[in-house]
Amino acid sequence: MNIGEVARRSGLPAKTIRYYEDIGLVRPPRDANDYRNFGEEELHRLAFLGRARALGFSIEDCRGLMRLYEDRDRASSDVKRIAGAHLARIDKRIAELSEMRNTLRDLVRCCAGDARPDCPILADLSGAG
Amino acid sequence: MNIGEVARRSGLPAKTIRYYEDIGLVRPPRDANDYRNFGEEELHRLAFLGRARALGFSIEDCRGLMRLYEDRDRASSDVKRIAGAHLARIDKRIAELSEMRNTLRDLVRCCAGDARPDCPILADLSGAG
DNA sequence: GCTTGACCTTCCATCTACTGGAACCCTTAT
DNA sequence: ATAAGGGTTCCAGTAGATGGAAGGTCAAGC
Repeated sequence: MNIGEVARRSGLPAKTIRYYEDIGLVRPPRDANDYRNFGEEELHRLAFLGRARALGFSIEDCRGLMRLYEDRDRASSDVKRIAGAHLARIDKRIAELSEMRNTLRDLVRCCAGDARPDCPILADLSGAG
Repeated sequence: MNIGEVARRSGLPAKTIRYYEDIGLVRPPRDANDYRNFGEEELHRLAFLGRARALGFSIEDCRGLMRLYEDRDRASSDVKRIAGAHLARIDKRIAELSEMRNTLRDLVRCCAGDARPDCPILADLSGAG
């Protein structure tokens, strides 16, 4: 299977697949013409990576998850630890963004948005209050 | 005022202040010894930038907001447009993260987290279901 | 006058996770 | 023969800093 077909079937751009090979997440063999030749197993790994990335896992997390996935002697606690830490980071990030949103929403709501220069948004940023 | 004091008073790391000068957000004059010499106005600009960044505005947004801040003939609609677009991006990002969180939370909740290899998190990532 | 330590300077590398593009090779159809 | 549509490598760039090396400056203390 050439990279184009793998890209179609995995949903990942060919560029990204090459990048994943570059950083050692997949190791497709090569044909005589230097083309990458993916099997079903590599395709499956890439799909796994795509889903993990879609859940926001970092590349290093993905590497760890993949290693665990392929380790028949894994402990589910190791998987859960990675996912739990990621969940905590997401919660933290959502909290940060929510606070930004609340502040911003109030400021935007108070701004007349007309041709006059007076603006509570700029007033807030300039340190008033 | 040297960069150290400005860093303390603005809350921004000296490195960041140098970076902001590098990309043209501030232009402190120099003393004979090449040290940056910040006045109250530069300090104020940096504090403005710090608050805008804390609200998640991009550097380019900050540049625009700063320009508007210093333009006495600005229209508040221009400010509101930048802030509104940013607010929409934040809302979108929160929605994305919330969806990740919901999925992850369910998966983590279902994972035994013990010494056994069976794991719904890996099962999901591998495409089961 | 000399050293010590806390400043300051520039410049280069690194981080995340790709993405774009140039220059070039391979295959197949016409 | 050539053109289209694959594939290849390699280099640069994105955002927003941050770390560190190598070296200049300044004030205090001996």
